[in-house]
Formats: sequence, C-alpha cells, structure tokens
Amino acid sequence: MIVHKIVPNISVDCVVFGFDFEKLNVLLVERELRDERSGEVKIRDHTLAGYHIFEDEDLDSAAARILKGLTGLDNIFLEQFGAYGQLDRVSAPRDKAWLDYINKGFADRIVTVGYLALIDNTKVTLRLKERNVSWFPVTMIKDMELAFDHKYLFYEALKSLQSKVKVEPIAFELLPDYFTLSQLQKLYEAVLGTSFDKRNFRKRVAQMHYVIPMKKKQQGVAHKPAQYYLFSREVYEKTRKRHISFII
Amino acid sequence: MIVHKIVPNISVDCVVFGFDFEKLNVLLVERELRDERSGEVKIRDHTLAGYHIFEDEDLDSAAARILKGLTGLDNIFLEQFGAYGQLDRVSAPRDKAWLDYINKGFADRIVTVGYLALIDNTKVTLRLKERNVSWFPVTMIKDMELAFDHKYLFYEALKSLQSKVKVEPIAFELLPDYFTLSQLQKLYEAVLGTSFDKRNFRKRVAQMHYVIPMKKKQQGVAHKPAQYYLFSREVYEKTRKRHISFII
DNA sequence: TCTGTTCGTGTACTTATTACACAAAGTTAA
DNA sequence: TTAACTTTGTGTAATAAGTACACGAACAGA
Repeated sequence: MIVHKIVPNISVDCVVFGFDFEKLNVLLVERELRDERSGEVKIRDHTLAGYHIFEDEDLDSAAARILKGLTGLDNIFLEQFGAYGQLDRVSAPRDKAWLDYINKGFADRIVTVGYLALIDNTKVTLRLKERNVSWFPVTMIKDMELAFDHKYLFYEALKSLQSKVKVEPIAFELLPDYFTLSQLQKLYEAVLGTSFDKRNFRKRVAQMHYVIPMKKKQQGVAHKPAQYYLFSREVYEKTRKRHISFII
Repeated sequence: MIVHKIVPNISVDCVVFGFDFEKLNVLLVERELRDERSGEVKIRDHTLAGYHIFEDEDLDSAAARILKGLTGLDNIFLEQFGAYGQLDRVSAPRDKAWLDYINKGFADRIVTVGYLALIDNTKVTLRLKERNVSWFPVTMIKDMELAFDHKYLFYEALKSLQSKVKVEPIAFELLPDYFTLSQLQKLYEAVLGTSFDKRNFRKRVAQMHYVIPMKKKQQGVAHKPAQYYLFSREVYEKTRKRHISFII
C-alpha cells in the first residue's frame, strides 16, 4: 500500500449536488467529537467532503479521489468554483479542537480549492451509509451548523451552479441518461429557486436540439405516461450557438 | 520594516488586462537570467505578475499587493479565474534554473491562484517603466515565450474574461470614467475577438439603462465629436434583470 | 470651401418571450 | 366497467428582442 504524503496547507473541498426528482440535495459528512472519558459529545456537526491534497497529485485528482472514496463513482462532473484562503477560515475554537483531535499534521492556515460536483443520484445511494455521509436538501443548509467556513463555501458553490446552469448544459449531469421534461423542469426550478410555465419551458427546450425525445415512455405510472428524452453532447457541441453577442 | 514570511508552495498570478482604445493588452514582466561570469543571456522571456502569498495575508490581499507594487494603483478590479496545481507546472528546465537562481526558498510544487485584473489604462502608464514591465497586445501572446505555465494561465484568464464580459458589466473597468460608444464597442470587439454592427450594438446599449449619456462631447477631434457616456453602478444594481431564465 | 473622418440614426423582417387553459392517457379503487 | 385521480402534452395572440443594412451631419485641417 502506497502511503501518500499530504500537503499540510492545501486542501480541496467538494460540494456534491444531487437531485432526487423533487429537490436539490447536497452531500455532507457528519463530524463528531466525543470526550475521551465521559463520552460526552463535544462537537457534532457536518462538513463538506474534503481533504488535503497529496504531494504527488494535482488538484483535480485530489477532488476525484475524495469523491471516489465517498460515492464509489469515477468520472463525476467536477469543476472548480474558487480558492479560499482567509486567515481565519480554520480557526474557530470548535474547529481548532477538531484539528487537534484528529492530529494529522495539518497547518493552521489552510488554503482550500472548492469543487462543484454533480452526480446522478440514480447511480449512487448505496455506498453512502458505510460512512456517516448523507444527503441534505439545499434549502435546509441555512439552518445547519457546518464546520469551518463550509457554509460559506456551500453558498459559493450554489451560486456558481446557478450561473453555470444558465449558460452550459450541466444540469444533465444531475439526471439519469434519460429523463422526462417535467423532471428537467423541476431540476431547473430546484437549482434556480424559481418556477417556470410548463408550455414556455418546453418551447425553450424545443430550441435545444440536443435534448432529444426517445422512443421510450414512462411505464407503470398512475397518469398519462411521459416521453423520455436524452441529452446528446455531440449534438450540443455541433449546434451550440457561439453566442458572441449577449452583452449582459 | 516588516518582513513577511512567504508561503513556499502557494502563489498568486495576476493576468492584468488593459485597453488602449484600439486593442486589448496584457501586462508582462520581463525575466532575464545572465551567466554570472560571461554575462551571456541564458533566459529572457516574460512572466505574469505573480508572487507567493505571505503567511499573514489572504489570497485577495496578495493579488492586490502585487498589483499595487506594479502599477501603484489600489482598488483594481480583481477576480479569481482558477487555481492551478499541476505537478509539472514549475518544473521545465529553464524554470528550475530560474528558481535556483533567485533562490528564495520556493517549493518544487507550487499551487497558484489565478487572478484576472482589469485596469483603466488612462490611470496608469507612468510607473511601469520603473520595472521591466510592459503591455503586450493579447494577439501577440501566442507567439511569445512565457515562463512556467503562464501562457496557459493567460488563456484561461482570457476565456474567463470573455465569458464574464457577456454577463456582468465588467468591461467598464477597462475604460475611463467616461467614454464614447465607439470606444465601448471597440472594447467588446477586442475582448471577444469579433465585430458588431454599429447600429445594433447601440440598440443594445440603449437597453442598458446604466450606460448614461453625459452632457460632454469630445473636443478637438477632426470629425463629428462623439457623446460621452458613463457607467452607473447604482442604476445597474437597481435595474439589473434577475435573468432567471436564459437557459443556454 | 473642400476633403477626410467618425458620429449617429431607422426600417423591415425574423425570431424569441410571455401569459394563459384544457383534453388525453394512464392507474387505482369502488 | 366506470368514475376519480393525476400528470402529460399542446396553441395562440401579443410584445419584445435580434438582425441586416446605408447615409447625412459635424467637426478639423488644408
């Protein structure tokens, strides 16, 4: 087994989003510190999925490694949303206590690179419960305690997702290979926190020639079955408008 | 004088853009290494404006410090465009030789945070020649030798500028407080590498109510004098469309 | 006063955006 | 087998935005 040396002052943190066809969720890891003798819980809160980078890996690989460990998945959509180096980002008392406790030789001053990860919920679910990892609706985060500056990082990631989703076809990363238009609409609504008119939304999608109806329909639903669609990256690449001209 | 300790494995690099009313330029620092005895030039190329961060400053401050040193200006528009941590980004022979030469205790493996800086050319020019710093047209970069991975970083910054300029009113950071519509158009054209129809461009600008005509006109030009305009951030903030709905 | 230069404007056509309501196709349960 | 339930899928009319395209007006300088 190869032992990797960590870089003590550089980490990556992944904000992992998933969509359950109802709402947008984020993956968090529970953090718990108990008093050695009394067993009393001293810290119980949540953190993003993150860790230090290794000396022999680059940033993207570090993020991919962390996600692989957490979800078992490779080839997850991963994109940076920023680097964070505030002097006090790791220095709250609870966080210092935690770092003392795990005592892995991390520095006092850690710069972290934030990664946005989008995963297709239908491909995962299983391996999560092995560890104290679970999904939380993004609307719930505001009321939660998060470690370090992770609540701030989460909102940075969400903002980044919201702007990217308007301009790149990344929403499909959150959906299975085929999906209905209602699911697509719910996804956009969940990400952007708005709602759309169904007919107008579909008119728009109809202009995206890379969202292609399949022969398949829904089965076994207690209502008119919906048509399935798929996202074609090839068609996207070929037909994407070189929108050179939407100034603000 | 306070001596700051540097963080040996974290730097920031600034891609500083300026606009001279004709073309888009980028600020580069000349790097020269001569043989100690013969005086023979061993390395002569250019680098971005960058340096290691200090232990007692955050990333944004480090970038601001570097720009202040180079241009004398405070309050420059500064925004991250990414973090770069490839294992080999600093290991080309010429770059190793350089790092040996300056011998400042930098690490072999440096993660850098890229900052995009936009400056109003009319406010600077002076202090540049103090140091071996000068403007280069962005179109010339492809034919230049740049240190480390700085050519790559430059193109990353350019891409980031190109996408941001379509969606945020940051172009104005590159212009003086008042400007003509032709200057604004030339700027968009220089940044995006396209050209626009004059009438259509103006129709568009007319929808941006935060671009406001002033009483002033150009003077002393050998043609019909142009109206000056200004950018109002207040009006922008008030009237900006919450464009919740431009899916791709 | 003539030349050269850049400024500033309008129209006709096509394409997108918005607001809004109801029948059709399934399942389930009586 | 029928009725109730639920979600799907569709169209129109009116407004706004995007595109392609050409010429007179205002100034400096010779």
